[in-house]
Amino acid sequence: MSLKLYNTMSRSLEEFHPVANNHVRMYTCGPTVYDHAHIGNFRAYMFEDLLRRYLKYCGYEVTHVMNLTDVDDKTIRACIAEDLPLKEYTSTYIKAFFEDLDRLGIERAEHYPAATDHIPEMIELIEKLQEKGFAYQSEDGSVYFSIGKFKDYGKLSHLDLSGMQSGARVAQDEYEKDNAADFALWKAWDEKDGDVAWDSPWGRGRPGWHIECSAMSMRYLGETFDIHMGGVDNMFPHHEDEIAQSECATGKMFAKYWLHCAHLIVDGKKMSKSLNNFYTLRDILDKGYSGREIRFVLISTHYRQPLNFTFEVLDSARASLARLDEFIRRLKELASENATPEDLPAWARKAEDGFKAGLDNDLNISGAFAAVFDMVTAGNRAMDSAEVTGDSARAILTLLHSWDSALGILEPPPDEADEETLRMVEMRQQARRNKDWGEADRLRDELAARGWVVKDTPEGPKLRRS
RNA sequence: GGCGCGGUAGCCAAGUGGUAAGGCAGGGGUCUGCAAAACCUCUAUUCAGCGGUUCGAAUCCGCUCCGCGCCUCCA
Repeated sequence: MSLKLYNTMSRSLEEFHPVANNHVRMYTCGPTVYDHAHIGNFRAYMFEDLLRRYLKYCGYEVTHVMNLTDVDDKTIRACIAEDLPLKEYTSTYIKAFFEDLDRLGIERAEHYPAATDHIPEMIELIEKLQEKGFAYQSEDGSVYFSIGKFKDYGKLSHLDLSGMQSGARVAQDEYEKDNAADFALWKAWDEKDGDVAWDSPWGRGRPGWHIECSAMSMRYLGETFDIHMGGVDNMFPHHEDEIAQSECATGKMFAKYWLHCAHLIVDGKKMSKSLNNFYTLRDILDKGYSGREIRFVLISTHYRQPLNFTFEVLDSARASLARLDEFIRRLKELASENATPEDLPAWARKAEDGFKAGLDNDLNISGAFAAVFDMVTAGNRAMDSAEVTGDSARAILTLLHSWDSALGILEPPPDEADEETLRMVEMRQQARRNKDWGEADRLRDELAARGWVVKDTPEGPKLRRS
């Protein structure tokens, strides 16, 4: 069994083999830090996190780079409107971005390079392209990449560019380009840029959008790396342009595998502020859902399928997680200190195979979750008939823990009760011993109002967060 | 117009030629003082529609309908 991934470049499923033996280098396009990221953005980061975690689960060493786009039209416009220096303006949203990642249990990448910290690398790369004749400077000082010089242009997105004309969507100030599809490597300063500008061989200005990813991926991952990811919308022109710049500059293949995730939609429609269905992570947390519940929803649809986000689905995620939590708590109450993999019951071994087979198949998360839930059912059944030993329970918990290194979702939240709550449980037990069912039920309702469910079991009452 | 993705039970979602995984919700039952949890059981003769290929199709082909995306800086 080995990992297969769908490579956008070949439009087919390919066996995954890193360029260097056991070391995977991956680059993912990160946020433009002009505002809070929305849940659609996090769908992409979540899929990247799943792959990152699964690669580690499979035993690979991973070096992951995610860029922070902290200079572009939007960040400049916003910082001028707020009358703040660019860095100061974007730092607020960079901080918020990392807080959001933490809430969702998204692992940190090894590097988060910001574009504005790598201007020299970008200038160097542009100079190289100019020396090799792939770039030209227009009269206003901007530098463009000439796509006509790169015969492979379009190989990723498979777009036929012959029909692409300078049209309504092409800004007026871009009339200086040789070809409508040529894109900016360096943008000459414009008064709309305020004081956001850097010196360069072509005069004051700022980098184009695409060049940062080429320059920074080369800086941290080398000229050729393994996996490049992003949302489908990045395929063209962004990734196509990265390929053009990078491969023309180095003469080498830029990235071996290209993975793109489909969009998230809300209630079957594209998320948009005008439809009032636009959500940041914070919006949903404010409605009382946990990061873990949101993670479950974002992770549980295969990344190449559009994900339809609804609150109904969030509620069902909550219920699914409760089932998992109950199973794990049951095992914990039973488990011994130590166990070996030999202690795994046959049904758990079967689940282990199903889990791996699912994720090996282009991160088929549904298959992996089916294995998880099949094991929950088999395990509950076995525990009901007292067929699970302490060692088996420990071995299953160890297995779940290793799965969770890939899923980031299985560990239940702690539910330590305060003294007052415990005192009420004891009072209720006393009432039950006296067969005072009215008082017992009253106390149960009171506990429920405080967010606790009491379960009467043969081993005594147990408390669960509701 | 070009390119691409998708339409599977009330909701979500696997399955890409061999006779419909899994989760949630719902009905019935076991257990329980009653519950909760758990377990058992039921819930798509059918996979948007219509044709075709095949011994056999949700899966392949064609057409139609519907949703979503990209086609110059939006994950």
